[in-house]
Amino acid sequence: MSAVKKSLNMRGKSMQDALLMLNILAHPLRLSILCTIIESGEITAGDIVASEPQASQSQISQYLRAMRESGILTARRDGLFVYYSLKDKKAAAIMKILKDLYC
Amino acid sequence: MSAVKKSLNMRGKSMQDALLMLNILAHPLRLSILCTIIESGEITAGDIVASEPQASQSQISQYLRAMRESGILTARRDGLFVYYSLKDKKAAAIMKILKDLYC
DNA sequence: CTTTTATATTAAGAAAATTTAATTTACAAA
DNA sequence: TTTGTAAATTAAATTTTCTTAATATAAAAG
Repeated sequence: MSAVKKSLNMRGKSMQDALLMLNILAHPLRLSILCTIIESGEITAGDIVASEPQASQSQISQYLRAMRESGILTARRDGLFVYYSLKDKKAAAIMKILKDLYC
Repeated sequence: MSAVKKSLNMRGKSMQDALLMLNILAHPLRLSILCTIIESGEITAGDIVASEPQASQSQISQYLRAMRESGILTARRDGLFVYYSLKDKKAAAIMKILKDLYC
């Protein structure tokens, strides 16, 4: 047994990782974009924009980048189009439990 | 079958409920307070303050109130002390999966 | 009634996130 | 090489959230 308490809590680096994820999910547009991507499997940026009539192309592009840079999404370009899909399985797991709890 | 598409997604009121929860969890102090309360079962406001050396009493009290008003926590007073505990089982379920995923 | 301890409230300033508008880059086709 | 479409970038304005400091309330004890 080490001198450091081995607790089952969320402090330290693991908490920071969880917070990063929570902060991304905790926004209506980002959460909705994630729903759309999960439902589609893979979808172009333009189709995401089309699915969010109230949001601007700029805002969506900014959030797609943020989610890509944080490792939640991946993107591949095919000609003019950029296809987004989910990369982080932890995001999928959290989205699933949110659906189970709230839907 | 109604004309409205019956989808398995997160839109509408259910999404708003989930967002309310996510917004509360998405802050290091609030998340840490919730961890402490879950670990303790029931704990006084003062002991929560003592467990957060970097946070002020005022800030903790404000967040306790916000979490109580949003239905996540309950509180009971016994003399000078106010005991907090978890009320919303959805919060517990989300905290559990966060621990499973990130710890 | 005064003091002490625990907790809550309020308001203002500081910091961070969100939103919007304008512009730019990337690629393909004519 | 110009044009059109898709997507990304930048910067400023706006809004929201967080933090701090000061004060107030609630309850018990002396």
